[in-house]
Amino acid sequence: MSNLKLLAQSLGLSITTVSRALDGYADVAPATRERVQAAARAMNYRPNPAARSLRRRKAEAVAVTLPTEPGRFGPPIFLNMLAACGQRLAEEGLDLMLLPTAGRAGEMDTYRRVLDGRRADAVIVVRTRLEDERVAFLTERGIPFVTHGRTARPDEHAFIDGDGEAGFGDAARALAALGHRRIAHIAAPQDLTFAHLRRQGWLAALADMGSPDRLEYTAPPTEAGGYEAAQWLLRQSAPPTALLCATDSMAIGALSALKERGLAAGREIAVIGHDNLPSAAFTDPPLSSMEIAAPDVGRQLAEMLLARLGGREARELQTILPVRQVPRATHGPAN
Amino acid sequence: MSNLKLLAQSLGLSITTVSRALDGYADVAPATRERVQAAARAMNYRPNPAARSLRRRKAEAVAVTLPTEPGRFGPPIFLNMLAACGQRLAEEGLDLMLLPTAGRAGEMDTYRRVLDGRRADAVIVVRTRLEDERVAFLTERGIPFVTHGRTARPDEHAFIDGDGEAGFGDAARALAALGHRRIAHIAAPQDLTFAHLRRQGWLAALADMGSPDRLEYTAPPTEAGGYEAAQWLLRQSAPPTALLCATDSMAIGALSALKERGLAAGREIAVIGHDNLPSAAFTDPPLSSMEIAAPDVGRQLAEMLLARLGGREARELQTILPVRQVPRATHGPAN
DNA sequence: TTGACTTTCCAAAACGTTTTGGAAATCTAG
DNA sequence: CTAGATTTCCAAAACGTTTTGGAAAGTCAA
Repeated sequence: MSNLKLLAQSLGLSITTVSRALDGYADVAPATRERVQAAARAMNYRPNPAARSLRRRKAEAVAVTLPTEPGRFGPPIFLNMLAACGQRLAEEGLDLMLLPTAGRAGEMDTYRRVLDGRRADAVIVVRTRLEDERVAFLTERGIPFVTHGRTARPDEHAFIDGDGEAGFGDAARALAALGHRRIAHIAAPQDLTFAHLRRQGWLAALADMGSPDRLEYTAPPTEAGGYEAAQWLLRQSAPPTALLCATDSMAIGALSALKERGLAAGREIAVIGHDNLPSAAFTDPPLSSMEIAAPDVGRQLAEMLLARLGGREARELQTILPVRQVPRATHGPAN
Repeated sequence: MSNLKLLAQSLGLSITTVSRALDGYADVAPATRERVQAAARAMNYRPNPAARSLRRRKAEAVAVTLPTEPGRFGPPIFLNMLAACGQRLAEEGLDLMLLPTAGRAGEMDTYRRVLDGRRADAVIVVRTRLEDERVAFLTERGIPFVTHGRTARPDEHAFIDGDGEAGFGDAARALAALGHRRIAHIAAPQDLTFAHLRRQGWLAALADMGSPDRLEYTAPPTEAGGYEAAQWLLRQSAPPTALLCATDSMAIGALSALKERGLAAGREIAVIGHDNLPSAAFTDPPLSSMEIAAPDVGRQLAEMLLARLGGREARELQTILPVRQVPRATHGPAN
């Protein structure tokens, strides 16, 4: 509604001075500054973001693309994280742009469209893959970005991630300590970094215990995927006594398969997931899980992105958060 | 990178003509238009969105605020819907801005900030309440918007909604037909329109069957809420034989409470939810639910918003989608 | 052949900021 | 009292579009 010109006129000052007063430059007298600020408040002045970003050559926005696989999207946790992140960014006057894309090809198109058109100053990469062309693209262009999850060469970019490798190692060793010898892994597709690392943790623990059979099955990270995986594993000639699942969603599917076979999770076979979904506490029996031991991953992500925008080096911005076990009733001593 | 001036120079044309050629005006010769378009493609030209929206006095963006209640956010379905919506909007060159807010007060602040600053041309309102100050604010300002869910005065604005009232009426009557007489409702907070309507549907069915006791309990729309509600209902002197739950999340919590009491869902007590979450098919027993009988609510929402931006009247843009029952194993004949 | 239309193009003025490069006015030191 | 330094302000030039209000050339009818 009101702009700098109007404000300046009503104050008998130049546009320049009003602009600089509001931006807190030193070359405007304290008295004038206060006068200007009061007037701005009174007239409910807000700088026009289009004009500002045209002149400043900045979009004042951060983009995140959502690869929208038909039917299903990530855990509710995920939206939560974005919300926390966006809230912190808003405090700095940055908007969070959601860019849904259809499939991977569409995702790169969106990147080009958004970055060629300078619609965003920085990017958040989610569902990071081991070999991620998005990371390559952004690095090449020199656009500040932070990934949620690592890549195969994590030292080259800023990221925040949970230590899924340690988490799965701990869980597998805990199962071994309870007497389990046939600990199977229900894996998510291995191009996704989180899935790869969780499997690595499981493998490391198997190696520690003298590497018995490596029972595993890879499926989509959904309840249906977990169900299918559990069915397959239980059909084997020497079925596992424990199922270490890449995600809680998969674990929930696995529980359903166990029930169908008349196996009592917790007593006859162990199940452990990851994410500690709200519903994990309400499965039957309540699902043993693990989770990132930090309350505000989204906020930390925002903080890192801001640091990156402020010129901090990517190598200084690499956070691996510890994973904490959340034991419930789906695992116990082996029979 | 490249702008109109550069393009014009390389073509030996004026900026005006290039601009008009790209926008498809009639006053540029077909031959020139093609020449311009080819050059634009070759130079990978993209109009600077800041400059464009400064001049056009439009933001070319749609905002959606996410009231982020600590800890928990809506069902995964929700992100899916936003993704589908954003995808359609992107086809029209509109960005989808996610504005997370802390609590209701913060939400109105965000509205003012975004709309005073002309950061968005239109708004999507989610988690709509019966008396919704956001709707009042937007109406007063004359900003185009579509709500996801109705308000108490739905004829005054554009909305898209499922017919939860019919869905819950149908479900309750189906339960009655199976011999159930004590059909309880696990309600979500009644200021949320969807919760109110679902309860109304249940009430109407009760009235049809001669209105026996009205057993109900209101709780937050989470697993924990459903758990708490089921516990309370089962403690009553004449406990229900069926639980009609406002959401699947609540139903999952309720299932957990039943299990704890040794009640077999489906055989000894019926449970029905709403949303048909991916995990609903994998509870034990698989959860009877219902869902909106349309594949692409998000896309339809986008379409309505576009129509509204195109000048269509709000009263012509009011969609109520049918709700389809998804019977599974948590309900059956009353004993 | 001429006047009126059409077609095709363009110069210049916005849009609302930020920033550059001074210019007055005031102060300070000698 | 004066030269220089400091403080406080401002005019004007960007930023990259869109749009207005023609102008020049070409076409058509009489």
